[in-house]
Amino acid sequence: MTEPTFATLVSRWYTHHARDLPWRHPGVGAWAILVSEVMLQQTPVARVIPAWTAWLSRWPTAADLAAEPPAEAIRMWGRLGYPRRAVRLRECAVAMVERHGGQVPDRLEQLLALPGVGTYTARAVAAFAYGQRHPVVDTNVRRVICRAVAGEPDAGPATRPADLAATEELLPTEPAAAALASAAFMELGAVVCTARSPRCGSCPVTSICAWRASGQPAPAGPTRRPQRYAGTDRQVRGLLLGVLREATAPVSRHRLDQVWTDNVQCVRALTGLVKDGLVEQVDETSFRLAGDGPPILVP
DNA sequence: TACTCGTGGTA
DNA sequence: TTACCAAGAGT
Repeated sequence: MTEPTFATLVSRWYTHHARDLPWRHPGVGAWAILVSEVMLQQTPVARVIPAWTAWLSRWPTAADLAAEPPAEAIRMWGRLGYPRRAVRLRECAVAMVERHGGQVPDRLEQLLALPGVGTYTARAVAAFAYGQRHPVVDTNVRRVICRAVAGEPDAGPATRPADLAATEELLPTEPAAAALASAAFMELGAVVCTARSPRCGSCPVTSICAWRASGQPAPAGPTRRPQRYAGTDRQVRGLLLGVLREATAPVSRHRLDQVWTDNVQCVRALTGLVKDGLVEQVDETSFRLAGDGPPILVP
């Protein structure tokens, strides 16, 4: 009889302590899981839950969303942040209709080819929606593995191939068990093995944690420089989009100029929104959310 | 590789 | 109050 493995301990903990999140309920389909994964990219769980519920109520299938213009997706996105994700999610739905009959593909290669689906999201969908055995590495998993297995404080940027390989070695052989373990690793990092104040007293692997054994060393050297927001193009884009989201008719350039005093920056932000497919120019002087009305006549 | 891309809760 | 930052992706 061998000692329980790392994955076994964390999985056992997960089955008793996992949060009751709606996308984890039995019978939730691949489309709903994909939507949750995209919304959860850099957005806290608490804010995603109501948005996810409303989104799927309006668009129960990918085909439902694919039939709508980007403007509707942008409005439904609300204030989750990074609204390009809404545009990409719709593009993703369109691609699934065109390539996969409106279904979410179950092959990693096909998932990765979809707009807005990267290394993490593709593996998360393959594992959580289809029960496949893939290492699913997000920032939480990287931190958990880094600490508990390597004994390191999780400093420095992610090295995807190495993180994937290190996590893969910990996964059970059985696909269903591996998918459960992946969810468990993520949950542990989100709830217990947190970045700032880890709750080691509630951790199922505290007795075999290399990081704890070595005195929980803090990250050495300068971490990534703090992200600022005030005064950036991102803030201006947010202000511009806020106006366009509320508008029921095209908005004049003059009115958009008023959201920011620096006109150069304002124009740059607006140009960026157009380039990203969030906004379109209706005529010489007015703008609207992409597809927010009748098609624009081109002379 | 390093940088951009929103938003709002928390310490 | 200011600073940090939360299930990444794309370039």
